[in-house]
Amino acid sequence: MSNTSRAVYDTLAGIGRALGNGHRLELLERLAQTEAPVETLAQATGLSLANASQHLQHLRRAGLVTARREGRQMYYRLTDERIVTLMGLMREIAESNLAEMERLVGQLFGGSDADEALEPMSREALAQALAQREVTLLDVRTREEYGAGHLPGAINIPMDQLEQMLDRLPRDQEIVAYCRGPYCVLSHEAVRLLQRQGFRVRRYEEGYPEWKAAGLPTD
Amino acid sequence: MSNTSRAVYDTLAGIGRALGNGHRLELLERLAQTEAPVETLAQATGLSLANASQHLQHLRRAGLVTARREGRQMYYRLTDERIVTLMGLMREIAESNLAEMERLVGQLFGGSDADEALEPMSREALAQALAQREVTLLDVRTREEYGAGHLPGAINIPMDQLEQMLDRLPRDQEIVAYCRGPYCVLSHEAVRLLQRQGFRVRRYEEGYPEWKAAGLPTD
DNA sequence: TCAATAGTCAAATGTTCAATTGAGTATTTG
DNA sequence: CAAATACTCAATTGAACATTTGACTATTGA
Repeated sequence: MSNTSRAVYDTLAGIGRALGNGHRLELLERLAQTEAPVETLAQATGLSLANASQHLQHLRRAGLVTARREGRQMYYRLTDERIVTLMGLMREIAESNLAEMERLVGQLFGGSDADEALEPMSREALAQALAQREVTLLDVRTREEYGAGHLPGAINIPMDQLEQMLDRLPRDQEIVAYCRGPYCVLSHEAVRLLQRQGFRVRRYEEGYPEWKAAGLPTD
Repeated sequence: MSNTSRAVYDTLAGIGRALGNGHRLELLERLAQTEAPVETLAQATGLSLANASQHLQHLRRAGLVTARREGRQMYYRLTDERIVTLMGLMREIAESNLAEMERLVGQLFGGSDADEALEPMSREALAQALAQREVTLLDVRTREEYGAGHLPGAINIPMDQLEQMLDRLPRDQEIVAYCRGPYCVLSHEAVRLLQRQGFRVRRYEEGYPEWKAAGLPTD
């Protein structure tokens, strides 16, 4: 092994280290929705401001995010769409090879009843159903996240308002709910709520960032 | 953020940490060629036996490799083909976003002269050229690596014997050389040597593990 | 059964990392 | 220009990592 190739692996390992912390993964997932200033990110992840700032700079040194000043705020954003794909692959590998992961995901989503009965929808199936206008898409993220980009034609009803706005949803067509990504629980909650109310509803198994990273159209 | 979802991110981060060390990345790359016992891996990477063993166990805890005893040797192997894809993605992201990476890769391969003149061949282009029998494939890895799997129809001439065995290569067809992966220098050296000798020769830009991980046929 | 081989484990060392605290900086607003 | 906002930076503390060394364990072969 030459000295240079050692240096190549070390540089590459820098990316690994950046991905080697749960808080940083959360920050990346949040950034996959849309760029955001430090304070917003700190709140979203429950980190102190200084700590969030330092994690973000760690990510910046690894080349995964960039920062841009706007007034007195620093907006951070992912440098590369492929980072979403990268995290998705890590997830797939973890889910198929770590028993621990299976247990946790079960615990996160298993919560209750029949919502397992209906298979979640894959990206491909959803793309096809959308093309044929067979389903109504429901985005249960916040208004801001929706505003920054969403699947084509999706209706936005943030999860905490869903119960009050059931009249905006069709009863004669299947509804597909989605949120931030595979570990976001909002769409699970939405499905449970809507099923109780008698709607025909399923989940899209990923989320907005994965859809976008796959190169599919967004609004 | 729920407690469980925090635990999910931490578990995922375990994979990141495992990828967060240059020596471990080297071990993974070596394992992408074929399974191997600890001592072989230690030699290939220049690590002490104990140190290699500990890195391997780190990888095992992260679910990236598994071990199997055979006599007095422990054979380690990748648990999942997708790990090759994961490392490939890290590489792509690093190359497009880190100036440092560009510099190092240039230094690793730029070495000399005209070998840049000919574009390396992409996986797709190579697959097509093979299907049409337009090229002769040359595998310059060791006999063992070749024996554990290689691209369909490839001739094996380890790099250190290439100069003595030029008569086994055709002068009337383009040759495509490949080795262990994108950072392996053997195929670069092969191309340089063969070009000096008047052969028509190019590189396949990745290597055996990437070809295999992409689901393409191997021998 | 004894020696040799191939690896793992435990302890010890120096290094890097994560989080907190408090001070410092850039930008806007009154 | 002064105060407020939104960060960033430096210093500190305890935890986790990487490496070496030497002891320990499992398997084989004489």
